[in-house]
Amino acid sequence: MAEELSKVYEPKEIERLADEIWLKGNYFHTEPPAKGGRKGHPYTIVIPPPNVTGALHLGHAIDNTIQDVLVRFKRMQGFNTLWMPGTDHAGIATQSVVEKTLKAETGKTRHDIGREKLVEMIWDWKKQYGNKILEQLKRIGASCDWERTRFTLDEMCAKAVRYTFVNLFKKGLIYRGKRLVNWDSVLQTAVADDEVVHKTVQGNFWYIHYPLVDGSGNITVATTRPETMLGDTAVAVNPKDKNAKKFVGKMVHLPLTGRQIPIIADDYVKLGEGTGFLKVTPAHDPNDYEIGQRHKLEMINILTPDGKINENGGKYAGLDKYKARKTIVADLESQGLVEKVEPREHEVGHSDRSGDIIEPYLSDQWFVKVGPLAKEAIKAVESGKIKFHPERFARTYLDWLYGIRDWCISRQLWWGHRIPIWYCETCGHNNTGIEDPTECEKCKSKDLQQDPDVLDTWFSSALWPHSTLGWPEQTEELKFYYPTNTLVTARDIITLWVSRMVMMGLENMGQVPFKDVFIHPTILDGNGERMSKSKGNGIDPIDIIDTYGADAMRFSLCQMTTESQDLKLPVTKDEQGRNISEKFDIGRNFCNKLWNASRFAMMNLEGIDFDAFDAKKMTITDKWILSRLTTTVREVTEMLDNFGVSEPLMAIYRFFWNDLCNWYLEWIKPRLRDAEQKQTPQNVLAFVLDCTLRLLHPFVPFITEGIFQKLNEVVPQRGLKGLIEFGKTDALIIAQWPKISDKYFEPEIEEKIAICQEVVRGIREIRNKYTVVPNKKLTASANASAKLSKILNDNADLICDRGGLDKFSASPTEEKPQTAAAAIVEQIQVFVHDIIETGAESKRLEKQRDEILAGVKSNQAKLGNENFVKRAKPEVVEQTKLRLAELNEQLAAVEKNLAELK
RNA sequence: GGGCGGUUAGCUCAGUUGGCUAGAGCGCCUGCCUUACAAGCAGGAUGUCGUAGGUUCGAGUCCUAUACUGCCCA
Repeated sequence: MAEELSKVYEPKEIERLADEIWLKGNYFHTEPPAKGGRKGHPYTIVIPPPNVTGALHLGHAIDNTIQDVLVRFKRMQGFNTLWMPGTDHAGIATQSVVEKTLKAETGKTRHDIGREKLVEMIWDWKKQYGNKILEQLKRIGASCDWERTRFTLDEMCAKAVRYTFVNLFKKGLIYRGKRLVNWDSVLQTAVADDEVVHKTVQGNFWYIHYPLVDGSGNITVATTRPETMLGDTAVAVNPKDKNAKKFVGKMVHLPLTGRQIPIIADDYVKLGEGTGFLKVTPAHDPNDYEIGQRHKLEMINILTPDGKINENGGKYAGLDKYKARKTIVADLESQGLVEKVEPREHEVGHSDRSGDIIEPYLSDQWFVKVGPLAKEAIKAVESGKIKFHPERFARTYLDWLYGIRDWCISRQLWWGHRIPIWYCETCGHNNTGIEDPTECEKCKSKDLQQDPDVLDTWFSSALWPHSTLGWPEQTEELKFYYPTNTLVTARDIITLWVSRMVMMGLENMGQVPFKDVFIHPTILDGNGERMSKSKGNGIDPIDIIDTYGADAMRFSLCQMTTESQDLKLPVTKDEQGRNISEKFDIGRNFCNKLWNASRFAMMNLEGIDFDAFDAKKMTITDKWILSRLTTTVREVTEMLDNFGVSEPLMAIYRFFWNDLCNWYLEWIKPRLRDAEQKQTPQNVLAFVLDCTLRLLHPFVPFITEGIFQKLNEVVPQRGLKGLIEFGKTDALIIAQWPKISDKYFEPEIEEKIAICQEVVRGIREIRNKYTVVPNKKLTASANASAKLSKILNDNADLICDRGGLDKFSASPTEEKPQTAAAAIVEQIQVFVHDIIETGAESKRLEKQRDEILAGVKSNQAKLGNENFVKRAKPEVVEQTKLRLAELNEQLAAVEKNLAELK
């Protein structure tokens, strides 16, 4: 059996084996009880659908690893667990990828080939590349129910979108209006506020004279966008501005246009900024738009959809906006109307998609009136129906919803859910319906024209938690798995997606879409910058998996997932020039250790007999490891229930590495070699390893499944007969989550072992200081109280074993032999015989004396402070006194030993 | 401009309601290829807890200000 396990952990082979077992058992798939699925409570997670065009990066890796940890944990706990996978059609992103390819390959634009052809091309593209990301998810071990994989544009989701639109429209919550939108003139579509990134750019501030109509002179406006003057319909001043307010009511000539516009008073103009005169262009600036609304100003649109000056720009018509700026400034200068030009940094909105400057643009768009929806969504979080973890992110969510504006949902794209509105060419009525209308519901005309636009992608992803389960049909899945339990995502998605899912879930289902929102850290590179393709600092998780193994990657990511911090991963290049990071060493090292500990176990479990186990034969070390395991199981379960990721993993790490490998495995080695004794440690070892694998499985599923399978071959029945049994299971993925009664937690045994370990550490320190070769046996003795001496003598074999001793004994009257080195460990003096070297020994002891002295002084200072004794909690004062007494005792021991050296 | 974070060992991070000499992993130093594991074992060194005030018997932890840094929103 043992030789089947290789000496070094080889992830590739184990990953293949585990995959095969999971696939064969179809363990990721689940059905609601009404369709024959497992009874019990549901546990549901819907995947944040990755963009079909995107490549998986470490951000996905951490997001999905955390989801998989939760899903596997709950599955083992016996929940009917569904993890719903899928992808998002990502309107603009996908369409622009295909458009770019089209342009590069044929030089054609979408308008050259037409709507139908383009959409067909995008579907082909999606079929070819859209599954790539799902394949990548499988490699990191995501235990999604792949049979249910959804796509935001598939039939099921489309139906949900249609129902939602029609319902909202009939309720009056969807309307069409002429509004300023963020216009991307490259992609020629409106984009949502959150698709606009603000960047600080270096520009100019032009001071331009507008001559007063009455001939009394000029006023001066300052602007970063001089070309927009063509659309000015007023100049505003602050009503409190002493110098400027006298101009209110006068008219000015708008240069280059021949138009005259009024000077008006509005609070929006800030006092003491610029010239005090603000040019107002309602059709091209959001603030000016507001002013225009207040003063009922004319709105003059001066741009074409592709970013050129339109017919309202007179002789400038046809120039693109950059060319227009140059020409206009030149013309103004030639008329002597430019006072000065100052360089100025200012914020400019750029399209997240095309990178082009966003133009505020007046156009017909569809909006969702979000007020009523937002109100419910706010209530859901404020009432505690939905909880954020960490809690502070609830504020991000609430602040955004409190300040929410109507949501522009139309996009001038061809890839997406087409807006289900048909305009009647005869009477102008807007028709909609679940079925495509064939005639106008008002005038019965058959001359209908569907709106060419599509819906914002977020409109369909907002429905994701219920649309994927079949809504609006009342499917068994919807009834059982909705509301889902946990949503796992990064904090930049809170406003974009989380808030919208809550609004739509409440609207369509009357219930929140999920109960807990888990916000995880964002992965940054070593310089604290976000990873991105364009910066070239991104790490492909597949490269990490190839280098370290999937489990190692998962372990490392989980280990780093703490509450407060983003993850900084210093990036290095491997020989092949790929981006990797040595931060994954910890995971690889851990997997290797787990592998070898298991290998050791298998090599020593020969002849194990479940029925031969006799609880009465358990030694102190058996009981100790069981006690430590009990605590670990309890802690890990609690921490996972409270959305801890790093904490539970590190708790297992410490148990496994420090307790099990460093101490227990070493202590049982002699017993395993003894046929008389071996059954007890064999059964305990097999059981503890089994439990450790169970605890680790959510984090490192492949390697634990692989080892579990071997263990099933070597030791089909594991457990402590008559005490604890979990029954036999074919696969770890569906094995029962361990549960151990608190009666196996034995603090007094843990205390005894801790004392022995301290003594061993003291001995080892001396061995190291005197560079005693490892295999040389020494003799040691100890002076300790009667109570401590008993503990030490009872466990002398354990101390000898780990301390490399042939003999050890303790008593209250033990004297230090002349030739012994002394270690003062708590209230125990340990004497290691026959290795003394006076000089080194004095140095050692003096150093320890200084350390103890520092402690004595600090505690004395506290107790010397009257206020401390008077005001601190009594138990704290008591503790301090106790500590001081202990330290004084240690000090005396050290000094005694020092004195004897002289 | 508003909001939310971060600043603790060379690096990446923990540090519960204020209370033993502030911890972990990696890296570093010393000694070991000891029949599970050198991706390992045993031991060791390393901190003005960003800065300045304040509250308190006591502050990495609470309050105020400030610097630097990241993100979100306008």
